[in-house]
Amino acid sequence: MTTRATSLQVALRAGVSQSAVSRVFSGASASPATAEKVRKAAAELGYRPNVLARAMITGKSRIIGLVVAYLDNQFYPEALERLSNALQAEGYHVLLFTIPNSTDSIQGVVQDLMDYQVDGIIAASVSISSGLAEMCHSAGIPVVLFNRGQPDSGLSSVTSANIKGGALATHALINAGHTRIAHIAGWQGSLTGRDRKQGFEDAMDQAGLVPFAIIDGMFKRDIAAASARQLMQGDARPDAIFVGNDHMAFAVMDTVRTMGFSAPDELSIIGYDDVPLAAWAAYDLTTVRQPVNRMVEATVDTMLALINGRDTYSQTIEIEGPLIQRSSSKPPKGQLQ
Amino acid sequence: MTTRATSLQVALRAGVSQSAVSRVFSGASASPATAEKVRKAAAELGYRPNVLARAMITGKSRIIGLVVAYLDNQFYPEALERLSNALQAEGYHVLLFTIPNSTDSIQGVVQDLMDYQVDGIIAASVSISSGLAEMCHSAGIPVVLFNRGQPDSGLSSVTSANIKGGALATHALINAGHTRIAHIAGWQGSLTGRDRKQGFEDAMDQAGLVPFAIIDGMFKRDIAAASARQLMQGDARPDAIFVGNDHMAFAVMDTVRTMGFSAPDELSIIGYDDVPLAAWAAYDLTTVRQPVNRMVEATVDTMLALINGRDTYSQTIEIEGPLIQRSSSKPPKGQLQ
DNA sequence: CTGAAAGCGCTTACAG
DNA sequence: CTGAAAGCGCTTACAG
Repeated sequence: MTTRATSLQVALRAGVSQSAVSRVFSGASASPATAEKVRKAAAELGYRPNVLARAMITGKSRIIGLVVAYLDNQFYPEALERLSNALQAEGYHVLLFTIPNSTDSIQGVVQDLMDYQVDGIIAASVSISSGLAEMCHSAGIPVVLFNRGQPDSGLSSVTSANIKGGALATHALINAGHTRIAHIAGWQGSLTGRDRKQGFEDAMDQAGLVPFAIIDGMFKRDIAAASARQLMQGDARPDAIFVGNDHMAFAVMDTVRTMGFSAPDELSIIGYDDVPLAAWAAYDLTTVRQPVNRMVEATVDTMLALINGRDTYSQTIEIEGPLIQRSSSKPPKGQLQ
Repeated sequence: MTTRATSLQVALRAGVSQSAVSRVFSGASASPATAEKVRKAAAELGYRPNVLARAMITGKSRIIGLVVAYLDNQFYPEALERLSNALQAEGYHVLLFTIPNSTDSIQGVVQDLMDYQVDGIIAASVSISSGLAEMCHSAGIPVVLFNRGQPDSGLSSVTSANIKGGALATHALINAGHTRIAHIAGWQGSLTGRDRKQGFEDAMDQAGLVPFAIIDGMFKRDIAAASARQLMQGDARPDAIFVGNDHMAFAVMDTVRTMGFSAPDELSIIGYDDVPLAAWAAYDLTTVRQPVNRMVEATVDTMLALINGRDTYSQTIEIEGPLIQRSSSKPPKGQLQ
């Protein structure tokens, strides 16, 4: 077990000062001749700067804390992968924290993150208490919320245009001729869940329709399944359900099929997210696309701007996505299928 | 933006030396009186030790590098979440690296990891070249391979008992009365893929059967789908397919259903992994379970033993999992369904 | 451009 | 048990 070479060893071998070695590796000015000698010696010794030492001095760890819940929802692994790749491309690294799909426990996580001197925190579908937000703010650690806004928190956020998206899905159902439309909503404790429901209600209102039912599905499979069962078991049934995200919509489809109903003949179903699974033949789910790549880009851009002090105020970015019409819901009337 | 308090500031306020503060927070001996004064001052100042500074001195960053590919395969998000939780519970943190689903590029990742002085590396289904393995070894950084063995690499690994598992699936197909059994294999460049195929061949052999066909599905959806299409389009068709993992099996089911075949009547399908999706009604896939929780436990245990110098030699751990009989394949003959 | 020196925030022998 | 001091591996003014 050989121990890592240090800048001093490189300096000795290159016949220059330790400062010179540091300058070459930190991108400061150095003459071509010095740089050459240093690089040669470094290569021979397999030298690489100790990132931790550098971080301690500069105060920049180049680590971004990524807090994520809901990893069983296919939307997040994809987002995580893209976020991680985008950050790596910018020379940042990701310290990952997974938290039980709940609301608390984020407190300790943020403490840990701060202990590691992270340059920023990205929280995916996780709420930050105002106390924590204040803590991060006063510590100068920028926070960007991904896929979950928090009004009045002073935190930047990147989401899809959830109200519009909810309306988009609902209009599609209305245009297909449905009138008894139910909504199994996303968790009403989250703005994302509330906004999509808002879009649903607006669209129904505008069409002069009354919601068949609105149930909080909590973004959970089992609750969504139970809700679907409840909706479909009586005599008075909805003829369409807009579900707050794809993850729950799959559970709804599984449930109603098991009950003997077929989509879209007896029931149209529309989800939200357009995760890869939505396109698979087993579901072929009509859904509102969340443009993950653009959301990730916006998140990383916002984070970098915050870190580099280009933006000082918080940004609330909403990105629109299209409805993807598939076979789980009837197509708009008058349109050939 | 207030700057973090340092141990010196705490010392001043507590009326003790900076060393005393350090001792209290690093768990070294200190008198109750001193400890009390220090804790009080620290609390007032919101002091927390700078982990980076500590890491630099102790040489222990308490960071584990986690390298992962294939995040679109539902097995990995789940493993990632459990791994991350288990490591967090042990006081370690996870630096995440996602790599394009390929074989190279891992080189640079390991370099980055070493720059951050990680205490260990867990690589999930990623191959480490012998050169890299040597590098990690000589740097004293333990490596544990998750869900992918590498014979003769000197690296520890935790996998399921893939040969047995492959045989288990194949026996189930044979016992159900199938004779024209094909195998869409996992990537033959990986030991996991080869072992499962080995189990398939052994079981066929033992039953005096000849494989209908063996195709390398590369662990990829599109290749698995194309393979299934090819297998099913002629007149001579298999009556059962053992697929190298669930992720590919879903693609196979989607494909054959789209072609008009129904499982298990016209074709039995068995996968490998038992990801959550396998239990969903849309697939209800018979599969060999990989006990993720036990694999994660073994991985973390192995890693900790390596870090703490308890184990010096590499371990190759294989964990057996049961066959989970569902409706995508016919049940064993003579057994009531 | 370059070297000597101070210092980042800690841990850890070393004396007392 | 406790303080003064050295040192971890770097970066960064400061002179030259």
